[in-house]
Amino acid sequence: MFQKPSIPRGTRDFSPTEMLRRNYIFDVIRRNFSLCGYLPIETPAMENLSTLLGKYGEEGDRLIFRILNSGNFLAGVTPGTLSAADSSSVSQQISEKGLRYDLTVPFARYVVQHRDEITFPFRRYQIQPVWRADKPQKGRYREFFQCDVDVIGSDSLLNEAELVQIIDRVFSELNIKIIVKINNRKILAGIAEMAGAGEQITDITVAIDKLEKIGRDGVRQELMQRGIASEVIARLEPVINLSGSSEEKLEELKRVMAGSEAGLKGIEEMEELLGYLAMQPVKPSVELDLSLARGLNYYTGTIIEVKAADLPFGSICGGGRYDDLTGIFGLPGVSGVGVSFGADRIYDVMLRLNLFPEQTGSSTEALIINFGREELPTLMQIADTLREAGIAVELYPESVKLKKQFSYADARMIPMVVIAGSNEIASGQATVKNMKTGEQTAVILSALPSFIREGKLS
RNA sequence: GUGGUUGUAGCUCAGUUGGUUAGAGCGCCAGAUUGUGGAUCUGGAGGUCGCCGGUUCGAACCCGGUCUUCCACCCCA
Repeated sequence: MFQKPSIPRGTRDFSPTEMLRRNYIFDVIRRNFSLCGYLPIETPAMENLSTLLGKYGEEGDRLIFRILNSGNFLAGVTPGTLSAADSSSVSQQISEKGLRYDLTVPFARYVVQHRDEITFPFRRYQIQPVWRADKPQKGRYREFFQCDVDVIGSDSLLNEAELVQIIDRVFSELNIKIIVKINNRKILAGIAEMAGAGEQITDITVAIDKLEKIGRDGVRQELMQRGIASEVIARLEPVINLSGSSEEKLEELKRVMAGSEAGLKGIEEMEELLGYLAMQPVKPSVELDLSLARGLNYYTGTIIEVKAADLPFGSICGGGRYDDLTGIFGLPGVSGVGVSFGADRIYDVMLRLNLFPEQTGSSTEALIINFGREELPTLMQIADTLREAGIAVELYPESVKLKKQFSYADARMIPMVVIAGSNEIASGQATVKNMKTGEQTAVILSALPSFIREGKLS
């Protein structure tokens, strides 16, 4: 007896139907990326821990999968730490590699390492899996794909505007209604500064990021728990709770933040970005949301988050500007901005909303019935001709009874069946059956490719 | 990482206070129909009751552990 095989928690197999649908998502995303001139790269699944650690905050470090050193990984462990059961020191000594946690940090590493080959501003996209040792839930996996687009080496806010445009195009092509929220870390810094707690910006942003989820009172409690003085909270609240259009919020903010250099800079950037967005022929609707903070602590300017309008599902796309991510790897002064599409969540949203086009269920366009040895040369000839014409066909591999071959076509959702037995072959024809309508037509062999192609369209 | 939750046929789920051979629907296979799928009818196959251990004369059912699912916190795509 074998034990039933299984896969690690939070990982998944993708079967053909799922893959065809996933590829449909990837194709839309990839096409829109390259439409704006972004170039593809890939980086290794594993990175040195020195590259990964310290970039995502304390929580992020905990969620990085670590890879045990090869060979006798205990050889270098000092006996003291082992007997003290000090897991953090031991792990430093037995593991020096980890699975990548996102695509942005490996990209920054890549840019630094390849700076000689790169022409700036560098626009790249990257579609690869990432791994997080999180506890899985619905829409939250331990292995999932991110689709990143970034521009590095350009301060222009035109890049932000273009990314919003890409977001808009991708999701409208996928038929997902979205809410795009933007904010700016400099504005958040300004708010913290004006409230008299510039040092505690991280605690403040993490707390106000939860506004939508836990409400005003919840945020107040969260701030107190994080040790923010009550007079600071009192000054924060009116700002966080600003309402009205993005423009109105910005006007109000200007007044409040007259004394904060960072804050004013943030407002200026936001106004510039909104101005660019208004210039776009197709105007994406974005909303300035002062409660949007985002956890990753390398963001320094614009931050963007996208949610599905029809489903509460967490964010399906997010990103922002990072002014000095490459600085950590020894290349300071290079600013970048990018967003990441969460393919797996997009898939889940589309599945729930029933948004996948029907044809993503199958890829074969025609099945050729196998009649046996006599007819085989002709059937193989037909298959070859159709494939030359760019039509995806299968020749059933065994000459079993027709019922079985037709059921196969039915189960596989193959739209056309080519029937060429001795009768048809004798007259230089084949019978083509449309599986949807049940209609059968006799077609001269030479006309077969065009007939099937037309049938595909109808 | 903390707390909770779920697990019975390929799928969706029944399963009485622990009591003999664990059921249904759908799907699958075969036949009715030896050149025709989706409808109908007939028959059939398919289950270590997630896994390991314990309690018991006896466990799908009770207890412990473990894995998995989902939920909340945390965080995030």
